[in-house]
Parts: sequence; C-alpha cells; structure tokens
Amino acid sequence: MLTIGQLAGYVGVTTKTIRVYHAKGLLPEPERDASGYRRYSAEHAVDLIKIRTLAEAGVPLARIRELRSATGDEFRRALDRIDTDLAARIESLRATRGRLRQLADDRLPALPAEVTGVLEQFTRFGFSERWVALLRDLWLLVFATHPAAARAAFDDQAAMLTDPVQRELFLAYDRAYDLDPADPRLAELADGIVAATHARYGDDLPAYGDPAIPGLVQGAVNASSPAWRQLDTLIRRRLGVR
Amino acid sequence: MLTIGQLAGYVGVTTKTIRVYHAKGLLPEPERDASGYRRYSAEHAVDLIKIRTLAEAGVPLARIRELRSATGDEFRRALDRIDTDLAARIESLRATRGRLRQLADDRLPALPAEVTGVLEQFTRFGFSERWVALLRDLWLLVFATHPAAARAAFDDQAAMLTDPVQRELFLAYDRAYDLDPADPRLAELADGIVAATHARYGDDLPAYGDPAIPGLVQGAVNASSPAWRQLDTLIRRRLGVR
DNA sequence: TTGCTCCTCACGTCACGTGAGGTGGC
DNA sequence: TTGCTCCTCACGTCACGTGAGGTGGC
Repeated sequence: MLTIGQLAGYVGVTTKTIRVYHAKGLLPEPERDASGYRRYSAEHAVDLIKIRTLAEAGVPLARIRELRSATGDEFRRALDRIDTDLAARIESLRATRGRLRQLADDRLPALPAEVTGVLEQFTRFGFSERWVALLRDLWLLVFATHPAAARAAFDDQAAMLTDPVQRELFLAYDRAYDLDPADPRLAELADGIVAATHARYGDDLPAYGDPAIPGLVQGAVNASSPAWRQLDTLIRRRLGVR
Repeated sequence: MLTIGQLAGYVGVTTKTIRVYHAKGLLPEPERDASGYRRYSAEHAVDLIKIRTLAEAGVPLARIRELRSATGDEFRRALDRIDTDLAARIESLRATRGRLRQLADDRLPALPAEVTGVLEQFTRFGFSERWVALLRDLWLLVFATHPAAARAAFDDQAAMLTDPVQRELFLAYDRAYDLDPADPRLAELADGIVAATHARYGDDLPAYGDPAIPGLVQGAVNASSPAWRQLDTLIRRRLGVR
C-alpha cells in the first residue's frame, strides 16, 4: 500500500533509515510491486514505530535486532533496563544544562576569593613562589574537576596554616624540592609528617567526599621534583596506604 | 604537571578524546617533557571541562572550535540557543520514555475496541471484504503514527455510516474499484461525493488537527486501484484542492 | 514530456575505539 | 627487569547522509 517515501514521511524518518533497518535485519523487507518498489503495510508502520522508539531511547540497532526474538518476559525486562538508562541520561543532560549556565555566567575558571586570600598567606609565611604557584594551579584544577568536594579539601589545607608545627613541616616540604632523593633528611621529614598526620586525624585518614582529590594533588606535586616523589613514597610506606 | 592519562582520569574522558580535541584544534597542545610526553596545566583542565560541557550538550566539535574565537556576547547568545536545544532534547527524551512504557504494556499495535466495532458495521452494511481490510490497515496506521489526532478523524468517518446518502456514496466508491479509469460513472460518482461533502461541511473542509492524516489515508487508497486514483483526481479537481 | 520517486552500490561523516609497533617512567 | 603509560599512524565502528547512474510513476 505505502511506498518507502510515504512510510518515511508518516513515521518521521528518512528513506535511508528504513533501508538501513532492512539491511540490518531490524525490519523485514516488504513485498515489491511490478516495478520493484517496496510496498509497505500497516504492520510495517507499527513495527517501524517500535524500532524508532527504541532507537530514540539510545538502544543500539544490533540490540534492537536481538530483541525481535526475545520472549515477552525478556522483552519487558530489557525495557525496564532501557528505561532506567534513559532516566539516567535525562538526569545527566539536566546536569549538563546546569553547567552550561555556569559557563554563561563565566563562573568556571575563577578561583573563589577566599582561596586567593589563603594563597597570599602562604607567601607571607615564607613559602617559595614555586610552591604558591603550584598550589594555585592545583586548586584551580580541583575546583574545576570536583566542584562539590573541593571546598572541604581546601579548608582542611588552609586550617593547617594556623598550626605552627604543621606549617613548619610544610615549609620543610617546600625546601626539600632540590634535595637528592637519597638524602636522609627526607626520611626524617617523612617521620615528622606522619606523626603530625596521626596527631591530627588519629588512625582514620580524611576522605573529602571524593577519593580522586588527594591523588590529583599528589600526582601533580610528585611530577615536579624527584625529592618530593621520594618523600611521597616514604610517607605512603609509613602510613601503609596503597 | 599532569600527564594525558591523569588529565583524562580527572575530567572523566579517555586519552583518545583529548588527542582528538588537539587534532581538531579545540584544545591547544601543551608543552612536551624531555621524553615527548604532553604535560598539562590547570588551565588545560579548565578548558577541557568547558569543551566537554558543550560536547555533552550535543554541540558538534566543529562548532565548539568556532566558539573559541567568539566574543563574549556571541558566546552568550550561542549558549542561549544551545540551552534551548538541550531543553527540547530533554523533552523529546521524556516523550520517548512515555512511548517506551506503552511498548512495555503492548498497547501500540492494538486497535481501540470501538474501531473494531465500527469496522464490523461496514461489513453488515454490504461493504466488500477488500474495503474493510483496507480500512483496518489504514486505521491501524493512522492510530500508530498520529495517536493524538486519529480519534477525531475516525469518529468523523464512523458518523458517515449513520447517514444513508453518504453510506450509499461510499458503497459506490467501494464497487468502483474494478472500473476502467475512463468510465463516465466515475465522473458521476465524483459529482455526488462533492455535493455531499459540501452539504456536510459547507465550504470549509475538515482539518483533524493533523494535515498528514487525509494524505495518509488517500495515498494508501489510491495505490490499490487505478479507478480509485482517477476518482480522487476528479474529486480534488472539483473541490479545487492541491 | 518533465519532475519527482524509486532502485542499488559506494563512498563520506561524526566522534571517537582499537590495535600495531615502538619508547620512556618507576 | 616488569608492567604500565606514553607516542604516532592507521584502520574500525555506529548510524546514518550524500551523490552517482539508472529506471519507473503521474
């Protein structure tokens, strides 16, 4: 009854889409008329609409084809999973929409004012310019990649500045940049940091809500100096992590 | 500071994605270290997050690249359009989700009970089996492709059965199937149908809320018989449509 | 007769994924 | 030393889009 163009028009796809579905075995080939044109029935239209519904839901064509031979129960279970995925995709698009709004307001690249303020305090306490620049880059990165958890992690580090013992340890960390990785002072420093960490947190290390942040920070720090990398290795060994 | 793998991990993409963005000019190539590895800064991470936000919103990579050289105002206008598109896509996915539920309930292929009842009435009034089968296919198709508007269009056709004059005209239409397209009785029949149409609707033809439905029905009807096609041509000429 | 639709290859496109074959970092 | 990461091509994939070259329908 219907030509491929009519069917395509009514269902809202192109003729190419229908031919692809034939080639991939999703939609059975209809009879041909005298001139070799495909002639579709209402059943084909109903089938095509089902296929399009699944395809628009993001189901791969190969999977749609498999579902043709599924039992009613398998089919309903599959639809359940597809629906769950679809709900997740919708939710993810809403989140993207929120981030899009932040882009329009140009809020992403800026570091919160308090962060800049704390960075200036580091300078006043005698930390090197290299250290402060590294911290700035780091927190820019952390706030950009993990906005939700960044604040707690940053506040934790900022609080460290108010404790003279902790501050002294980090100043030593800063100065260790140029040391030979075999220098015994690194082991001493590692001992001091581990003791201070235990004094501060007890036996439970802080989590910050996102496990990627400490790795992010430490990875960047380690990359800049062999001595710092060695210091990280020593501290990890003493704390018994990873 | 960061290797390509670290950056990818923190932003939540693959290293391949980042390399593609370099190749397409979306993300500037960073410096290389002594062994030729790319080393990324926090700025690169911030840039990459912006790019990903746009890409996840469905913006083509070529367009994202163009936006790199847009002014602040152009950029905000572009974001506005992207946000509108994104809202439409979310809405469309919600609609797909609704149709998915219907699929699970197996509601799509069934014809409403009243429709089946009316089709049986056609048989009792003496319409041919071919005519009734054609109608069944047609309404299956219309209800599947245009569920919202199908009901009004169908009720309109069903009402025709209650008027003896109209009914007689459609019975003649049914019987005209095998006539020669040049048969003068076709012109007579066309005159009768046009007169009845004017008596029923006046000078304004009905719309049904979706212009595709009459075309859908008539296209399928015409395809089955040369006489019917000729009848359609004659009626259209007299009504002065298309 | 003219324009529109249909037919079948075949190649293009978009945003990556996946080896292949080789080198550097820990 | 071993496994992991990085490098650069090059080809593959998914769901179509886009001609090319030809024929049929109105």
